[in-house]
Amino acid sequence: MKEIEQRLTENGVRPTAMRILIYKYMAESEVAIALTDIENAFAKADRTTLFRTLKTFEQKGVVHQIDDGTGVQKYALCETGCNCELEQDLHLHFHCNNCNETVCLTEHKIPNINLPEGYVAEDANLVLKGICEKCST
Amino acid sequence: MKEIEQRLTENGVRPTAMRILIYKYMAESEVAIALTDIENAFAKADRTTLFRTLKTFEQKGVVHQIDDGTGVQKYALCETGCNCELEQDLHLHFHCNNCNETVCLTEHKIPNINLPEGYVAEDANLVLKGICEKCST
DNA sequence: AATTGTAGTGCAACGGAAGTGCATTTATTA
DNA sequence: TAATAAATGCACTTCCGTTGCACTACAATT
Repeated sequence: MKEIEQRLTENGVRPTAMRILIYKYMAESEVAIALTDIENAFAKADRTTLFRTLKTFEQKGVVHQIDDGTGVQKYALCETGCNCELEQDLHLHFHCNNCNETVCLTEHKIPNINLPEGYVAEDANLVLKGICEKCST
Repeated sequence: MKEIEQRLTENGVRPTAMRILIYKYMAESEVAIALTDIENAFAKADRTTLFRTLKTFEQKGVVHQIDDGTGVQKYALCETGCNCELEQDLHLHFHCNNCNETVCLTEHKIPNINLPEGYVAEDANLVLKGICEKCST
């Protein structure tokens, strides 16, 4: 619990009760989390608070946003020391067409692409879709 | 004009006036098109018609859908003979953070990724974001 | 040519998700 | 303790995708 507080403080996020709970919830989950998920998990809290908490987390580098193609924004905790902005830290994500869950494959970085003349890449998003480990066995 | 009719018929899409117009519109555009774009271009037509036209096109392999991370679904014509379902035909897309346009880089296929044990990939989506050719010069 | 059926189109309305403005509460610090 | 800033909650908006139902145009069949 103390570690969470510390982690948040380190990143310039004031560790309020709500934020600690949300962080904890995300830490315990192995998959990417949508706002709706948090909403369901914390029925008492207001959606706006949760929404803004996620935005704050994202801005401060506590979580990174994931666009898995479902049209719903999802989030996952950043690894300690990760620098999501930097290209070399861009890992890929796997979305399961069966259970509809999305996971980070932090070991797998996005390979370098040779772009045509004139194009400058700043960011990249790679999502593989298929059947995940849990569903394929 | 006749070519468009033929192309549609080949793909099992009845070439109605509306559909031909939409196809033509997309053929003349160099960038991926959102429903809203078509809506603006054909103010007289109903959104539903345009929506369903795109869905039909997609289903019949006339266009492919692009998720460029803006949260808006976009579409682009398939190349003749392309098989969007097949993995080897998956090209990547480039989204310009400046002009907000998205283009197909059909020459650039998505590289193969070695997934961890248990994961089976069926599909992939790779979007590079940055500054496009037009905006960088 | 008239009839029947199917595919396409238009209108209206719904629903999910992201986002904003403002009032209120809680925490910080002077 | 007063003054200030940050966090939370409520209400409401907007955008986009989507669906149900009625109507129309087209094609096939008798």
